[in-house]
Amino acid sequence: MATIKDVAREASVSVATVSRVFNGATVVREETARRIREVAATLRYAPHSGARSLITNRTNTLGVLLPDLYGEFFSELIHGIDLTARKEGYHILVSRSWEGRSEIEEAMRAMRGRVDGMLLMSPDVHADSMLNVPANLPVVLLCSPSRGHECDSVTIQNFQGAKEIVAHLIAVGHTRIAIIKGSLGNFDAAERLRGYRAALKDAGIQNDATLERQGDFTEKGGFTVAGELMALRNRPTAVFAANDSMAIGALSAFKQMGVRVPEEMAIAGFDDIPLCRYMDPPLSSVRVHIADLGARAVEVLLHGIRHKNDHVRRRERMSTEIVIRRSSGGEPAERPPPTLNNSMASV
Amino acid sequence: MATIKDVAREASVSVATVSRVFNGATVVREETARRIREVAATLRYAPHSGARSLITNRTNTLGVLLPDLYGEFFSELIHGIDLTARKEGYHILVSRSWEGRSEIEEAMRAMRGRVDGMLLMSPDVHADSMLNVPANLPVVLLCSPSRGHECDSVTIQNFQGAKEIVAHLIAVGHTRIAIIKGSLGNFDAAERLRGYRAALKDAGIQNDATLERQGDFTEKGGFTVAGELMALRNRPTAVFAANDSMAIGALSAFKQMGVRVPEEMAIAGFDDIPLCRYMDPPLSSVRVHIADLGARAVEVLLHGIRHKNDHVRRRERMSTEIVIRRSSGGEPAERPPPTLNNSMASV
DNA sequence: CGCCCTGATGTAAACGATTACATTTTTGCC
DNA sequence: GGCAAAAATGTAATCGTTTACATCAGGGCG
Repeated sequence: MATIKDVAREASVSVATVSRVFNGATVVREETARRIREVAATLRYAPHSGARSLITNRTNTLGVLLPDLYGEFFSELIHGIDLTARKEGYHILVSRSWEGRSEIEEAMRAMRGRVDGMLLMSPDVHADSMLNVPANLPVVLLCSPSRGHECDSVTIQNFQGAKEIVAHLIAVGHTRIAIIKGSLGNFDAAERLRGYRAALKDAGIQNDATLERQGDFTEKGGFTVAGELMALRNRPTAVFAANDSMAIGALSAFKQMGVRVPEEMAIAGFDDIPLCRYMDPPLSSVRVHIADLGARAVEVLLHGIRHKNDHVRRRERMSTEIVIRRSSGGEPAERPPPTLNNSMASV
Repeated sequence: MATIKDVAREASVSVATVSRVFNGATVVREETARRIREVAATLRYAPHSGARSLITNRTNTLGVLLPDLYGEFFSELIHGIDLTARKEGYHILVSRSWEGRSEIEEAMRAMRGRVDGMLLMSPDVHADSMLNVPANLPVVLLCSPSRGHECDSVTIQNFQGAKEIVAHLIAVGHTRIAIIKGSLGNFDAAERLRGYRAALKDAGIQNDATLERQGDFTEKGGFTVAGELMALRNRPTAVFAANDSMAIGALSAFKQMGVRVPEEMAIAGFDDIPLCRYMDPPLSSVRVHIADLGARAVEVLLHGIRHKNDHVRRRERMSTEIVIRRSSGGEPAERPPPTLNNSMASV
């Protein structure tokens, strides 16, 4: 593969001149520049980004470390991240770290020298310290518990969103409202539970521990818990699932058991994934602007990168909004619009 | 940020020894190694991957260049790619190239020196030559037209899948079958059209040009075309949409126009995205093992990387299978299973 | 004791670029 | 034409590693 030296030799100039052509190139004579460009083209030369970033100390790449890559949430998140990063001239290096702090640390070390900063999402509370990551590397935490003020972070308004949707269920007349909780140890899950409790408390409704059921953010989990709820002597009349997958699972279960939704059982979820509006009945949920979340995280990170010295720690919280559809017995709002999934453009 | 030299100095050894500890480390005395590791830990040293790959000429990273990142298809594709890459010790550098050959070339040049090979998906036929990419960089084309035998490629059996699903429509009694075509110039779209025509021909059905309608792979497009079809004097009784998004759009339109599906109009799509089984009626489609597609592409690419010299060009085609649900008037098969979306584990 | 061998460690040259600084060429002006 | 300033180009150090090769310290042995 051709290097800058090859180009220099062929064009009878020094490497410095070639380098200048491929960068600012203001001081190079037009004729020389043209000749160099021609030679570069015939040699199929492309600058070696690795070598370049070694000396410039900039990679123009952001590391993105997520707990998973699959599903609507991450799809949209990555989309938002990429859009913003690209607009600012950055590439993204995506990786997935399964469980555990050591995994994360290892992944972060592997990123050393490849990225200018990192976006890190590790929603499990116990992955709490990142002592051994290379110092001095800007990091933004996504949807993660706030660990003091070591890092910037961007999260969503879990508490507020959950509280509002539960308040809605109360407003349409329910008092026995169950919750299907998210995974144990998950930050978002804990916050949504807090929101649920706060809404009940605000309405003066007594907390009933038997209505707080452990879920795991999966559809299957929601399905199972729905069964448990129907087995209770004193059944709830509404259920709030900490995410849409579980709400969908619960809906399947209720249908299968012949429980009419929302007449006998109201349901609401969280995230407002596209599927919600296609369910029968369409699912009430809490809308999260996931792509914006990613975009905002990139912005914060870039600020950290560009102003390393005088960058004050940020802790942002993306707003949510509740979306009422038939499953909660609210007004039968929007119909599935003819256009929706506007960028599934290929295949 | 600490470098290998800092560690060497602090541990009173040479950089070579430190380097050895972080690599094979067989010939280093145990006591020395331990001391070096301690120093490295306190200094929070992590090897600079960029510098390392400059000299080793290996980055352990695969470039992934896709036309988009949003939607189920890409989500699953990236998932499959990441899974396999990671298993083999590779990271992935994801990027998105909008339209146009120059965009792609620019993106590929930017990858020079950052990746050991590239996965490239550019389903638009006209992006046909990649003359100016850095020579010698292994590339695998995904779902792209075969350009001679310059590159390895992995595609899906568009032709076969489309042919089978249309044959199914014929088998259940339809003879006037419309197609909503995919985007103009798109490789997958062209292949699916070929499959549609082949199925008709095999059944001895006369090709009717008014039943071949141009779509664009979007839900909205499907919605529009469905309206056009109903406006025909001689309406079809079934419609094959070249992807599920369009099928869903068409379904919405038919419902809105009061056309009963499948009694008055049968529908089938392509891709079998998860939404299909949730539609009312559930949508027949052609199942594509997208994650496997990504996985296989990585395998082919890694082979190309590891056996640069004696690597023969490969051209693989992932199989598809038709999935019959109610929308096509076939047997009312599977119900939405309680578990489905098994890895939407977080949020 | 001197020799060779072995195993541990050090030295220094790459890798492919950027860039401060030095040097050469061109240009403008008298 | 000659000279200074400006413009163009070259030289060489540098970024943080790896690794071939050199060196060095001991140990075994004749």
